[in-house]
Amino acid sequence: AFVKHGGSLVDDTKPIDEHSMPYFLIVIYDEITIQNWRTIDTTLSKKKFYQSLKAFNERQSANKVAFIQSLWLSECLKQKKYVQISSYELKADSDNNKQEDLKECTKRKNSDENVDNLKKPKISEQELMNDKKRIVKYQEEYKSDSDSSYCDDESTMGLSNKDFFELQLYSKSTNESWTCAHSSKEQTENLNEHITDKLEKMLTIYENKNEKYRALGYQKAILILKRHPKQIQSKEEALALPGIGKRIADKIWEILQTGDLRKLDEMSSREDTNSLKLFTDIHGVGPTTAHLFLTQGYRTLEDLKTKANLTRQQKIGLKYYDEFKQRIPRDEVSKIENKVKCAALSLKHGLIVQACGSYRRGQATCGDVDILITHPDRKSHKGIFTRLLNLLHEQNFLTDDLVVQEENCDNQCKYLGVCRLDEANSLHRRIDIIVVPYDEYACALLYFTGSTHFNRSMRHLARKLGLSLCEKSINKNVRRKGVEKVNTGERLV
DNA sequence: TGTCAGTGTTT
DNA sequence: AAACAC
DNA sequence: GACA
Ligand SMILES: O=c1ccn([C@H]2C[C@H](O)[C@@H](COP(=O)(O)OP(=O)(O)OP(=O)(O)O)O2)c(=O)[nH]1
Ligand SMILES: [Mg+2]
Repeated sequence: AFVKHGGSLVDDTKPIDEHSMPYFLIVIYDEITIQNWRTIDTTLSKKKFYQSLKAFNERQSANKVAFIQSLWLSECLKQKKYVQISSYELKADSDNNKQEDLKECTKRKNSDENVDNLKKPKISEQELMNDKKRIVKYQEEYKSDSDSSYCDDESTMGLSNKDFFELQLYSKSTNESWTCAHSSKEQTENLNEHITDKLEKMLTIYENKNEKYRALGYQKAILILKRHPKQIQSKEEALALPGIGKRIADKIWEILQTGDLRKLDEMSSREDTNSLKLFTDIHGVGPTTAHLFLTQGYRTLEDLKTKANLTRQQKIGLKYYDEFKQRIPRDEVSKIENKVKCAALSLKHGLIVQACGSYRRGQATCGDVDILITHPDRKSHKGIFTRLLNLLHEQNFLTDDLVVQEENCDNQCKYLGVCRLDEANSLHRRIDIIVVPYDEYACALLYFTGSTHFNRSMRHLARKLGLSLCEKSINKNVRRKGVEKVNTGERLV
Protein backbone atom coordinates (compact mmCIF):
# COMPACT_ATOMS: atom_id res chain seq x y z
CA ALA A 1 0.00 0.00 0.00
CA PHE A 2 2.84 2.37 0.79
CA VAL A 3 4.58 1.66 -2.44
CA LYS A 4 1.35 2.08 -4.31
CA HIS A 5 1.05 5.54 -2.92
CA GLY A 6 4.49 6.54 -3.91
CA GLY A 7 6.30 5.45 -0.79
CA SER A 8 9.60 3.74 -1.10
CA LEU A 9 10.69 0.76 0.85
CA VAL A 10 14.42 0.57 0.88
CA ASP A 11 15.13 -2.72 2.49
CA ASP A 12 12.71 -4.80 0.53
CA THR A 13 14.60 -7.98 1.22
CA LYS A 14 13.53 -7.88 4.83
CA PRO A 15 9.84 -8.35 5.49
CA ILE A 16 8.35 -6.05 8.07
CA ASP A 17 6.62 -8.07 10.73
CA GLU A 18 6.92 -8.90 14.36
CA HIS A 19 10.08 -10.85 13.72
CA SER A 20 11.85 -7.86 12.36
CA MET A 21 10.50 -5.62 15.07
CA PRO A 22 13.71 -3.82 15.81
CA TYR A 23 13.44 -1.87 12.63
CA PHE A 24 12.13 1.61 12.41
CA LEU A 25 10.32 3.35 9.68
CA ILE A 26 11.11 6.87 8.71
CA VAL A 27 7.87 8.31 7.57
CA ILE A 28 7.46 11.48 5.64
CA TYR A 29 3.96 12.79 5.64
CA ASP A 30 1.80 15.80 5.03
CA GLU A 31 -1.66 16.48 6.39
CA ILE A 32 -3.27 13.69 4.48
CA THR A 33 -0.89 11.20 3.09
CA ILE A 34 2.07 9.16 4.09
CA GLN A 35 4.42 10.35 1.39
CA ASN A 36 7.38 8.18 1.86
CA TRP A 37 8.90 5.69 4.20
CA ARG A 38 11.97 3.66 4.70
CA THR A 39 13.26 1.18 7.19
CA ILE A 40 16.38 1.74 9.18
CA ASP A 41 18.46 -0.39 11.42
CA THR A 42 18.14 0.59 15.02
CA THR A 43 21.78 0.37 15.84
CA LEU A 44 21.61 3.95 14.78
CA SER A 45 23.64 6.19 17.04
CA LYS A 46 22.15 9.27 18.58
CA LYS A 47 24.34 11.44 16.40
CA LYS A 48 23.38 9.68 13.21
CA PHE A 49 19.76 9.87 14.20
CA TYR A 50 19.91 13.63 14.44
CA GLN A 51 21.92 13.93 11.27
CA SER A 52 19.53 11.97 9.16
CA LEU A 53 16.46 13.55 10.66
CA LYS A 54 17.91 16.96 9.94
CA ALA A 55 18.73 15.97 6.40
CA PHE A 56 15.21 14.74 5.90
CA ASN A 57 13.71 17.86 7.33
CA GLU A 58 15.74 20.08 5.09
CA ARG A 59 14.80 18.24 1.98
CA GLN A 60 11.16 17.85 2.87
CA SER A 61 10.41 21.26 4.26
CA ALA A 62 6.72 21.14 3.37
CA ASN A 63 6.19 17.78 4.99
CA LYS A 64 6.67 16.37 8.43
CA VAL A 65 9.08 13.64 9.27
CA ALA A 66 8.80 11.03 11.94
CA PHE A 67 10.67 7.99 13.18
CA ILE A 68 8.27 5.22 13.97
CA GLN A 69 8.61 1.76 15.39
CA SER A 70 7.80 -0.90 12.87
CA LEU A 71 5.37 -2.23 15.48
CA TRP A 72 3.08 0.51 14.23
CA LEU A 73 2.80 -1.16 10.87
CA SER A 74 2.08 -4.48 12.50
CA GLU A 75 -0.70 -2.85 14.50
CA CYS A 76 -2.21 -1.32 11.39
CA LEU A 77 -2.26 -4.71 9.77
CA LYS A 78 -3.68 -6.40 12.82
CA GLN A 79 -6.45 -3.88 13.30
CA LYS A 80 -6.95 -3.49 9.59
CA LYS A 81 -7.10 0.25 9.86
CA TYR A 82 -4.88 3.24 10.07
CA VAL A 83 -3.56 3.58 13.60
CA GLN A 84 -2.42 6.95 14.86
CA ILE A 85 1.32 7.15 14.57
CA SER A 86 1.81 9.37 17.57
CA SER A 87 2.24 6.64 20.16
CA TYR A 88 4.84 4.89 18.07
CA GLU A 89 6.77 7.99 17.23
CA LEU A 90 10.25 8.91 18.37
CA LYS A 91 10.16 12.61 19.01
CA ALA A 92 13.17 14.54 17.82
CA ASP A 93 12.47 17.61 19.87
CA SER A 94 12.41 15.88 23.23
CA ASP A 95 15.93 14.80 23.75
CA ASN A 96 15.42 12.64 26.78
CA ASN A 97 12.51 10.67 25.53
CA LYS A 98 14.15 9.98 22.26
CA GLN A 99 17.28 8.64 23.74
CA GLU A 100 15.39 6.37 26.05
CA ASP A 101 12.99 5.22 23.43
CA LEU A 102 15.83 4.39 21.17
CA LYS A 103 17.57 2.44 23.86
CA GLU A 104 14.36 0.71 24.77
CA CYS A 105 13.78 -0.44 21.27
CA THR A 106 17.26 -1.51 20.45
CA LYS A 107 17.25 -3.57 23.60
CA ARG A 108 14.57 -5.84 22.24
CA LYS A 109 16.71 -6.83 19.39
CA ASN A 110 20.08 -6.81 20.99
CA SER A 111 19.53 -8.10 24.47
CA ASP A 112 21.00 -11.44 23.55
CA GLU A 113 23.20 -10.31 20.75
CA ASN A 114 26.36 -8.38 20.44
CA VAL A 115 25.48 -4.93 19.27
CA ASP A 116 28.89 -4.16 17.89
CA ASN A 117 28.83 -7.04 15.49
CA LEU A 118 25.68 -5.87 13.82
CA LYS A 119 26.11 -4.11 10.59
CA LYS A 120 26.35 -0.38 10.89
CA PRO A 121 23.42 1.70 9.84
CA LYS A 122 23.86 3.42 6.55
CA ILE A 123 21.78 6.43 6.02
CA SER A 124 23.94 9.10 4.47
CA GLU A 125 22.28 11.56 2.19
CA GLN A 126 24.13 10.19 -0.80
CA GLU A 127 23.01 6.69 -0.15
CA LEU A 128 19.46 7.80 0.36
CA MET A 129 19.44 9.28 -3.07
CA ASN A 130 20.96 6.22 -4.68
CA ASP A 131 18.45 3.97 -3.06
CA LYS A 132 15.74 6.32 -4.01
CA LYS A 133 16.57 6.05 -7.68
CA ARG A 134 16.55 2.30 -7.57
CA ILE A 135 13.25 2.17 -5.76
CA VAL A 136 11.55 4.79 -7.80
CA LYS A 137 12.34 2.78 -10.88
CA TYR A 138 10.70 -0.22 -9.31
CA GLN A 139 7.65 1.74 -8.28
CA GLU A 140 7.09 3.40 -11.58
CA GLU A 141 7.23 0.16 -13.44
CA TYR A 142 5.26 -2.06 -11.16
CA LYS A 143 2.82 -0.10 -9.16
CA SER A 144 -0.67 -0.20 -10.47
CA ASP A 145 -2.41 2.59 -12.26
CA SER A 146 -3.66 5.49 -10.25
CA ASP A 147 -7.20 4.33 -10.78
CA SER A 148 -6.70 1.26 -8.70
CA SER A 149 -8.79 2.21 -5.72
CA TYR A 150 -10.16 -1.14 -4.94
CA CYS A 151 -13.81 -1.24 -4.34
CA ASP A 152 -15.25 -4.59 -3.56
CA ASP A 153 -18.64 -4.98 -2.11
CA GLU A 154 -19.58 -1.60 -0.80
CA SER A 155 -22.47 -2.92 1.24
CA THR A 156 -20.21 -5.08 3.39
CA MET A 157 -18.30 -2.52 5.36
CA GLY A 158 -15.97 -5.02 6.98
CA LEU A 159 -12.51 -5.23 5.55
CA SER A 160 -11.90 -8.76 6.63
CA ASN A 161 -11.69 -10.20 3.17
CA LYS A 162 -9.36 -7.55 1.89
CA ASP A 163 -5.83 -8.55 1.22
CA PHE A 164 -3.15 -6.32 2.61
CA PHE A 165 -2.01 -4.97 -0.70
CA GLU A 166 -5.49 -3.86 -1.53
CA LEU A 167 -5.63 -1.63 1.47
CA GLN A 168 -5.00 1.99 0.94
CA LEU A 169 -2.84 3.70 3.45
CA TYR A 170 -4.54 6.89 2.76
CA SER A 171 -6.48 8.63 5.43
CA LYS A 172 -8.52 11.72 5.63
CA SER A 173 -7.24 14.18 8.16
CA THR A 174 -10.57 14.25 9.96
CA ASN A 175 -11.43 10.60 9.99
CA GLU A 176 -8.39 8.42 9.91
CA SER A 177 -9.48 5.12 8.43
CA TRP A 178 -8.71 2.93 5.52
CA THR A 179 -10.43 4.24 2.51
CA CYS A 180 -10.71 1.24 0.26
CA ALA A 181 -13.95 2.12 -1.36
CA HIS A 182 -13.31 5.39 -3.07
CA SER A 183 -15.58 6.75 -5.68
CA SER A 184 -13.60 8.06 -8.56
CA LYS A 185 -14.38 11.58 -7.40
CA GLU A 186 -11.72 11.15 -4.82
CA GLN A 187 -9.13 9.82 -7.16
CA THR A 188 -6.11 12.01 -7.46
CA GLU A 189 -6.92 14.38 -10.25
CA ASN A 190 -4.88 14.64 -13.39
CA LEU A 191 -2.98 17.91 -13.22
CA ASN A 192 -1.51 17.52 -16.67
CA GLU A 193 -4.69 17.01 -18.60
CA HIS A 194 -3.74 19.57 -21.22
CA ILE A 195 -0.75 17.37 -22.07
CA THR A 196 -2.24 13.91 -21.68
CA ASP A 197 -5.24 14.82 -23.82
CA LYS A 198 -2.98 15.43 -26.76
CA LEU A 199 -0.75 12.47 -26.09
CA GLU A 200 -3.82 10.24 -25.83
CA LYS A 201 -4.83 11.30 -29.30
CA MET A 202 -1.36 10.42 -30.53
CA LEU A 203 -1.75 7.09 -28.75
CA THR A 204 -4.97 6.11 -30.49
CA ILE A 205 -3.62 7.22 -33.82
CA TYR A 206 -0.62 4.95 -33.43
CA GLU A 207 -2.78 2.12 -32.10
CA ASN A 208 -4.97 2.37 -35.16
CA LYS A 209 -1.89 2.42 -37.33
CA ASN A 210 -0.75 -0.87 -35.83
CA GLU A 211 2.38 0.58 -34.24
CA LYS A 212 2.02 -1.50 -31.14
CA TYR A 213 5.18 -0.62 -29.33
CA ARG A 214 5.23 3.03 -30.18
CA ALA A 215 1.73 3.07 -28.71
CA LEU A 216 3.05 1.28 -25.65
CA GLY A 217 5.62 4.03 -25.19
CA TYR A 218 2.90 6.66 -25.31
CA GLN A 219 0.67 4.65 -22.99
CA LYS A 220 3.33 4.45 -20.32
CA ALA A 221 4.19 8.12 -20.60
CA ILE A 222 0.52 9.08 -20.28
CA LEU A 223 0.00 6.97 -17.17
CA ILE A 224 3.08 8.52 -15.58
CA LEU A 225 1.88 12.02 -16.34
CA LYS A 226 -1.63 11.31 -15.06
CA ARG A 227 -0.47 10.29 -11.66
CA HIS A 228 2.26 12.91 -11.39
CA PRO A 229 1.20 15.06 -8.45
CA LYS A 230 2.42 18.32 -9.95
CA GLN A 231 1.82 20.26 -13.08
CA ILE A 232 4.71 19.86 -15.47
CA GLN A 233 6.30 23.23 -16.15
CA SER A 234 9.43 22.48 -18.07
CA LYS A 235 10.99 20.01 -20.44
CA GLU A 236 13.55 19.00 -17.85
CA GLU A 237 10.85 18.19 -15.36
CA ALA A 238 9.20 15.88 -17.87
CA LEU A 239 12.45 14.28 -18.93
CA ALA A 240 13.21 13.41 -15.33
CA LEU A 241 10.19 11.11 -15.16
CA PRO A 242 10.82 7.47 -16.01
CA GLY A 243 8.92 6.52 -19.13
CA ILE A 244 9.36 9.91 -20.68
CA GLY A 245 12.28 10.23 -23.04
CA LYS A 246 13.59 12.89 -25.30
CA ARG A 247 10.98 12.67 -28.00
CA ILE A 248 7.94 12.87 -25.76
CA ALA A 249 9.63 15.54 -23.64
CA ASP A 250 10.03 17.60 -26.80
CA LYS A 251 6.35 17.19 -27.52
CA ILE A 252 5.46 18.22 -23.99
CA TRP A 253 7.68 21.26 -24.36
CA GLU A 254 5.88 22.21 -27.54
CA ILE A 255 2.51 21.88 -25.85
CA LEU A 256 3.70 24.02 -22.96
CA GLN A 257 5.07 26.71 -25.27
CA THR A 258 2.42 26.92 -27.97
CA GLY A 259 -0.53 25.01 -26.56
CA ASP A 260 -0.51 22.88 -29.67
CA LEU A 261 1.24 19.88 -31.13
CA ARG A 262 1.99 20.33 -34.81
CA LYS A 263 2.56 16.65 -35.41
CA LEU A 264 -0.85 15.82 -33.93
CA ASP A 265 -2.65 18.54 -35.84
CA GLU A 266 -1.04 17.38 -39.01
CA MET A 267 -1.93 13.75 -38.47
CA SER A 268 -5.48 14.25 -37.28
CA SER A 269 -6.29 16.63 -40.14
CA ARG A 270 -5.59 13.85 -42.61
CA GLU A 271 -8.93 12.43 -43.65
CA ASP A 272 -7.93 8.78 -43.33
CA THR A 273 -7.03 9.11 -39.67
CA ASN A 274 -10.61 9.86 -38.81
CA SER A 275 -12.07 7.03 -40.83
CA LEU A 276 -9.54 4.72 -39.27
CA LYS A 277 -10.75 5.74 -35.83
CA LEU A 278 -14.37 5.40 -36.92
CA PHE A 279 -13.81 1.83 -38.06
CA THR A 280 -11.62 0.54 -35.24
CA ASP A 281 -14.31 1.55 -32.77
CA ILE A 282 -16.35 -1.34 -34.15
CA HIS A 283 -16.01 -4.49 -32.10
CA GLY A 284 -14.14 -6.96 -34.26
CA VAL A 285 -12.44 -4.39 -36.44
CA GLY A 286 -8.78 -3.73 -35.72
CA PRO A 287 -6.12 -1.66 -37.44
CA THR A 288 -5.60 -4.09 -40.30
CA THR A 289 -9.26 -4.46 -41.23
CA ALA A 290 -9.88 -0.75 -40.82
CA HIS A 291 -7.05 -0.07 -43.22
CA LEU A 292 -8.41 -2.66 -45.61
CA PHE A 293 -11.81 -0.94 -45.59
CA LEU A 294 -10.10 2.33 -46.40
CA THR A 295 -8.28 0.88 -49.38
CA GLN A 296 -11.59 -0.56 -50.55
CA GLY A 297 -12.91 2.97 -50.65
CA TYR A 298 -15.28 2.83 -47.70
CA ARG A 299 -15.52 5.98 -45.63
CA THR A 300 -18.69 5.74 -43.53
CA LEU A 301 -20.46 3.18 -41.40
CA GLU A 302 -23.23 3.18 -43.98
CA ASP A 303 -20.70 2.06 -46.62
CA LEU A 304 -19.77 -0.88 -44.42
CA LYS A 305 -23.37 -1.86 -43.70
CA THR A 306 -24.30 -2.00 -47.35
CA LYS A 307 -21.14 -2.94 -49.23
CA ALA A 308 -18.45 -4.51 -47.09
CA ASN A 309 -18.39 -8.15 -46.15
CA LEU A 310 -18.28 -8.36 -42.42
CA THR A 311 -17.67 -11.14 -39.95
CA ARG A 312 -20.43 -12.17 -37.57
CA GLN A 313 -18.89 -10.20 -34.70
CA GLN A 314 -18.41 -7.09 -36.81
CA LYS A 315 -22.08 -7.10 -37.74
CA ILE A 316 -23.02 -7.11 -34.08
CA GLY A 317 -20.46 -4.41 -33.39
CA LEU A 318 -21.93 -2.25 -36.10
CA LYS A 319 -25.51 -2.88 -34.97
CA TYR A 320 -24.77 -1.46 -31.53
CA TYR A 321 -22.09 1.01 -32.62
CA ASP A 322 -23.53 4.03 -30.83
CA GLU A 323 -24.67 2.15 -27.75
CA PHE A 324 -21.29 0.51 -27.17
CA LYS A 325 -19.56 3.87 -27.34
CA GLN A 326 -21.51 5.05 -24.31
CA ARG A 327 -19.77 4.52 -20.99
CA ILE A 328 -21.76 2.67 -18.33
CA PRO A 329 -22.40 4.43 -15.00
CA ARG A 330 -21.32 2.51 -11.91
CA ASP A 331 -24.79 1.99 -10.58
CA GLU A 332 -25.91 0.37 -13.79
CA VAL A 333 -22.94 -1.98 -13.65
CA SER A 334 -24.01 -2.82 -10.15
CA LYS A 335 -27.54 -3.58 -11.35
CA ILE A 336 -26.22 -5.84 -14.08
CA GLU A 337 -23.97 -7.59 -11.59
CA ASN A 338 -27.00 -8.18 -9.40
CA LYS A 339 -29.05 -9.52 -12.25
CA VAL A 340 -26.39 -12.08 -13.08
CA LYS A 341 -25.84 -12.86 -9.42
CA CYS A 342 -29.52 -13.63 -8.87
CA ALA A 343 -29.69 -15.83 -11.93
CA ALA A 344 -26.54 -17.68 -10.88
CA LEU A 345 -27.65 -18.19 -7.30
CA SER A 346 -30.96 -19.57 -8.47
CA LEU A 347 -28.96 -22.33 -10.11
CA LYS A 348 -26.60 -23.02 -7.23
CA HIS A 349 -26.14 -21.67 -3.72
CA GLY A 350 -22.79 -20.36 -2.64
CA LEU A 351 -21.54 -19.18 -5.99
CA ILE A 352 -19.22 -16.20 -5.86
CA VAL A 353 -20.31 -13.66 -8.43
CA GLN A 354 -18.44 -10.39 -8.63
CA ALA A 355 -18.01 -7.55 -11.07
CA CYS A 356 -14.37 -6.92 -11.88
CA GLY A 357 -12.60 -4.78 -14.46
CA SER A 358 -12.88 -1.04 -14.22
CA TYR A 359 -15.86 -1.37 -11.88
CA ARG A 360 -13.81 -3.13 -9.25
CA ARG A 361 -11.09 -0.52 -9.69
CA GLY A 362 -13.55 2.13 -8.63
CA GLN A 363 -13.97 3.94 -11.93
CA ALA A 364 -17.00 6.19 -12.20
CA THR A 365 -17.96 4.76 -15.56
CA CYS A 366 -17.10 1.52 -17.28
CA GLY A 367 -16.65 0.48 -20.88
CA ASP A 368 -18.23 -2.89 -20.27
CA VAL A 369 -19.27 -5.21 -17.45
CA ASP A 370 -16.81 -7.91 -16.38
CA ILE A 371 -18.22 -10.64 -14.19
CA LEU A 372 -16.26 -13.40 -12.49
CA ILE A 373 -17.96 -16.53 -11.16
CA THR A 374 -16.54 -19.36 -9.07
CA HIS A 375 -17.59 -21.67 -6.26
CA PRO A 376 -15.71 -22.25 -3.02
CA ASP A 377 -16.60 -25.93 -2.89
CA ARG A 378 -14.29 -26.40 -5.90
CA LYS A 379 -16.87 -28.40 -7.76
CA SER A 380 -20.10 -26.56 -8.32
CA HIS A 381 -18.77 -24.15 -10.91
CA LYS A 382 -18.85 -27.01 -13.41
CA GLY A 383 -21.88 -27.07 -15.60
CA ILE A 384 -23.03 -23.70 -14.33
CA PHE A 385 -21.76 -21.83 -17.34
CA THR A 386 -24.07 -23.16 -20.03
CA ARG A 387 -27.11 -23.27 -17.75
CA LEU A 388 -26.53 -19.68 -16.68
CA LEU A 389 -26.25 -18.47 -20.25
CA ASN A 390 -29.43 -20.32 -21.20
CA LEU A 391 -31.30 -18.82 -18.27
CA LEU A 392 -30.13 -15.29 -19.04
CA HIS A 393 -31.07 -15.76 -22.67
CA GLU A 394 -34.54 -16.92 -21.65
CA GLN A 395 -34.91 -13.80 -19.58
CA ASN A 396 -34.03 -11.78 -22.67
CA PHE A 397 -31.15 -10.30 -20.75
CA LEU A 398 -28.50 -11.54 -23.15
CA THR A 399 -29.30 -10.36 -26.64
CA ASP A 400 -26.28 -11.36 -28.75
CA ASP A 401 -23.29 -13.68 -28.35
CA LEU A 402 -19.84 -12.76 -29.57
CA VAL A 403 -17.72 -15.57 -28.17
CA VAL A 404 -18.80 -18.56 -26.12
CA GLN A 405 -15.78 -20.43 -24.90
CA GLU A 406 -16.76 -23.66 -23.20
CA GLU A 407 -13.33 -25.02 -22.43
CA ASN A 408 -14.94 -28.30 -21.60
CA CYS A 409 -15.65 -29.57 -18.12
CA ASP A 410 -13.70 -27.93 -15.35
CA ASN A 411 -11.51 -25.39 -17.08
CA GLN A 412 -12.10 -21.68 -17.37
CA CYS A 413 -15.13 -20.68 -19.40
CA LYS A 414 -15.52 -17.32 -21.04
CA TYR A 415 -18.48 -15.52 -22.52
CA LEU A 416 -18.33 -12.28 -24.47
CA GLY A 417 -21.70 -10.91 -25.43
CA VAL A 418 -24.33 -8.25 -25.27
CA CYS A 419 -26.92 -7.65 -22.59
CA ARG A 420 -29.68 -5.21 -21.77
CA LEU A 421 -31.53 -4.50 -18.55
CA ASP A 422 -35.29 -4.66 -18.78
CA GLU A 423 -35.82 -0.98 -18.12
CA ALA A 424 -37.08 1.94 -20.14
CA ASN A 425 -34.36 3.65 -22.17
CA SER A 426 -31.69 1.18 -21.14
CA LEU A 427 -28.93 0.62 -23.65
CA HIS A 428 -27.32 -2.55 -24.92
CA ARG A 429 -24.11 -3.18 -23.03
CA ARG A 430 -21.04 -5.32 -23.58
CA ILE A 431 -20.73 -8.02 -20.96
CA ASP A 432 -17.90 -10.49 -20.26
CA ILE A 433 -18.55 -13.43 -17.97
CA ILE A 434 -15.92 -15.90 -16.88
CA VAL A 435 -16.45 -19.02 -14.79
CA VAL A 436 -13.34 -20.40 -13.15
CA PRO A 437 -12.44 -23.29 -10.83
CA TYR A 438 -11.79 -22.17 -7.28
CA ASP A 439 -8.12 -23.15 -7.58
CA GLU A 440 -7.69 -20.44 -10.14
CA TYR A 441 -9.77 -17.83 -8.34
CA ALA A 442 -6.81 -15.80 -7.15
CA CYS A 443 -5.11 -15.50 -10.50
CA ALA A 444 -8.40 -15.03 -12.30
CA LEU A 445 -9.44 -12.21 -9.98
CA LEU A 446 -6.07 -10.57 -10.39
CA TYR A 447 -6.34 -10.80 -14.14
CA PHE A 448 -9.93 -9.74 -14.45
CA THR A 449 -9.52 -6.72 -12.22
CA GLY A 450 -6.63 -5.37 -14.22
CA SER A 451 -5.94 -2.81 -15.40
CA THR A 452 -4.41 -3.98 -18.64
CA HIS A 453 -1.28 -2.04 -17.90
CA PHE A 454 -1.14 -3.44 -14.38
CA ASN A 455 -1.39 -6.98 -15.75
CA ARG A 456 1.27 -6.53 -18.36
CA SER A 457 3.53 -4.89 -15.86
CA MET A 458 3.09 -7.61 -13.27
CA ARG A 459 3.53 -10.36 -15.85
CA HIS A 460 6.68 -8.65 -17.02
CA LEU A 461 7.93 -8.67 -13.46
CA ALA A 462 7.06 -12.35 -13.10
CA ARG A 463 9.00 -13.17 -16.22
CA LYS A 464 12.03 -11.26 -14.98
CA LEU A 465 11.87 -13.40 -11.86
CA GLY A 466 11.85 -16.56 -13.96
CA LEU A 467 8.12 -17.10 -13.47
CA SER A 468 5.14 -16.92 -15.73
CA LEU A 469 1.86 -15.37 -14.64
CA CYS A 470 -1.42 -15.76 -16.45
CA GLU A 471 -5.13 -15.73 -15.56
CA LYS A 472 -5.00 -19.30 -14.28
CA SER A 473 -1.79 -19.74 -12.41
CA ILE A 474 1.71 -18.68 -11.74
CA ASN A 475 4.27 -21.14 -13.01
CA LYS A 476 7.95 -21.81 -12.66
CA ASN A 477 10.46 -23.17 -15.17
CA VAL A 478 8.40 -22.44 -18.22
CA ARG A 479 10.71 -22.96 -21.17
CA ARG A 480 9.88 -21.26 -24.39
CA LYS A 481 11.08 -21.57 -27.92
CA GLY A 482 10.11 -18.17 -29.22
CA VAL A 483 6.50 -17.81 -28.13
CA GLU A 484 5.90 -21.53 -28.28
CA LYS A 485 5.87 -23.35 -24.99
CA VAL A 486 8.19 -26.28 -24.67
CA ASN A 487 7.19 -27.02 -21.13
CA THR A 488 4.45 -25.68 -18.89
CA GLY A 489 6.68 -25.80 -15.83
CA GLU A 490 5.51 -26.35 -12.30
CA ARG A 491 2.47 -24.66 -10.92
CA LEU A 492 3.09 -22.49 -7.88
CA VAL A 493 -0.27 -20.81 -7.37
C1' DT B 1 20.11 -4.07 -30.18
C1' DG B 2 16.56 -6.59 -27.87
C1' DT B 3 12.49 -6.11 -25.07
C1' DC B 4 8.04 -4.48 -24.07
C1' DA B 5 2.05 -10.31 -21.25
C1' DG B 6 -0.21 -14.24 -21.85
C1' DT B 7 -4.14 -16.79 -23.52
C1' DG B 8 -8.01 -17.95 -26.50
C1' DT B 9 -11.47 -17.53 -30.71
C1' DT B 10 -12.55 -16.53 -35.52
C1' DT B 11 -11.50 -16.40 -40.23
C1' DA C 1 -1.14 -18.05 -39.29
C1' DA C 2 -2.97 -13.54 -38.91
C1' DA C 3 -6.18 -10.55 -36.71
C1' DC C 4 -8.75 -9.47 -32.79
C1' DA C 5 -10.28 -9.67 -28.13
C1' DC C 6 -9.88 -9.78 -22.82
C1' DG D 1 8.60 5.47 -27.94
C1' DA D 2 11.57 4.25 -23.73
C1' DC D 3 14.96 1.82 -21.63
C1' DA D 4 18.76 -1.58 -20.22
O1 LIG E 1 -5.53 -6.73 -23.13
C1 LIG E 1 -6.09 -6.97 -22.06
C2 LIG E 1 -7.40 -6.53 -21.78
C3 LIG E 1 -7.94 -6.80 -20.56
N1 LIG E 1 -7.25 -7.48 -19.62
C4 LIG E 1 -7.84 -7.72 -18.29
C5 LIG E 1 -7.64 -6.51 -17.42
C6 LIG E 1 -8.95 -5.81 -17.47
O2 LIG E 1 -9.20 -5.03 -16.34
C7 LIG E 1 -9.91 -6.96 -17.59
C8 LIG E 1 -11.22 -6.55 -18.20
O3 LIG E 1 -11.02 -6.07 -19.51
P1 LIG E 1 -11.75 -4.77 -20.05
O4 LIG E 1 -11.44 -4.66 -21.50
O5 LIG E 1 -13.18 -4.80 -19.69
O6 LIG E 1 -11.02 -3.55 -19.35
P2 LIG E 1 -11.47 -2.70 -18.09
O7 LIG E 1 -10.27 -2.51 -17.25
O8 LIG E 1 -12.63 -3.30 -17.41
O9 LIG E 1 -11.87 -1.28 -18.68
P3 LIG E 1 -13.26 -0.89 -19.34
O10 LIG E 1 -13.83 0.18 -18.49
O11 LIG E 1 -12.92 -0.41 -20.70
O12 LIG E 1 -14.12 -2.10 -19.39
O13 LIG E 1 -9.22 -7.90 -18.38
C9 LIG E 1 -5.98 -7.92 -19.89
O14 LIG E 1 -5.36 -8.53 -19.04
N2 LIG E 1 -5.43 -7.65 -21.10
MG1 LIG F 1 -14.36 -3.82 -18.33
